[in-house]
Amino acid sequence: MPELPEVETVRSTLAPVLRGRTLERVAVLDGRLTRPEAPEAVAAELQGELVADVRRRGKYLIVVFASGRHLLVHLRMTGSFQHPVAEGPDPHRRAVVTLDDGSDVAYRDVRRFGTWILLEPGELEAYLSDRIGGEPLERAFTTARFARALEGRRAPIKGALLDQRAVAGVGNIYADEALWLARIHPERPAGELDAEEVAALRRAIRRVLRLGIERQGATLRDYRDANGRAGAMQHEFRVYGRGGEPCERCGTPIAKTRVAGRGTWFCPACQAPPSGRS
DNA sequence: AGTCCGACCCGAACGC
DNA sequence: TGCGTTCGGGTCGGAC
Repeated sequence: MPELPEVETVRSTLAPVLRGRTLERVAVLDGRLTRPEAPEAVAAELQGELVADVRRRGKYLIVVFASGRHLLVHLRMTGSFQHPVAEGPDPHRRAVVTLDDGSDVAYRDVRRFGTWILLEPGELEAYLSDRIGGEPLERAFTTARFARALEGRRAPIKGALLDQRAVAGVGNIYADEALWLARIHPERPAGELDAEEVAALRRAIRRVLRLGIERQGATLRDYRDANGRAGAMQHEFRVYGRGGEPCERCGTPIAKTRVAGRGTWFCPACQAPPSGRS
């Protein structure tokens, strides 16, 4: 499931392929990808664009064109890029881009949740700031800023992490890992964390995301970088998917529950539950 | 305004 | 073996 480290790994493998190249031909094979825009219309607009850079904000990939336009790609659950393109038919191929060096880049997405949105010059900042909060690995993501984003919120801290407003790029897996590292129970009301806990959570988020990037992301099933390589972060999970196994800190079996509608793993001993509850 | 929940998809895992 | 059912995951939009 691409979260920040996976998207960053895709970015770092896709950027050298695209940077400085012109999109000679674009075929969008799935109408859902560009909804509500017509796939042929977006494909036609992309043709001829020169790629200046490939960036990332939260879980969004941003193809920056020299024209000032941006192609915003969200991989959602199963989106991926492929370069070089695998031989043979692929029922999950949703778009193919031919570059001016003659090579093709394919976009595939089994579950078809992913989206491509073409933004005109000047539209990017507003689009992103309406949807996502601070970039957790940047200096500007301070404890004070994080605390302000959580202030007054009664939703469980895990839910606050999953909605991208407080901090961008954390999904189900890294949320569980960060909360375990910070010793915070996933159901604690977000606004009730004290300053020390917010600081610990910020550090934990940054630590698990950095490790995820170092390991080139986590491959549970589908995830691959743009060159087709799997990540290794799945070997570093302390709680995610490990129900019943002993906690590495205290030996208590890892518990599984459901928080904010998502499967949630935590240590019931070293992540203390909200006060007044058992 | 904040929070919750269903919709969007489809392959895998499971139950019978 | 084969069928049907359930699950999961990020984000959006509508309901509360």
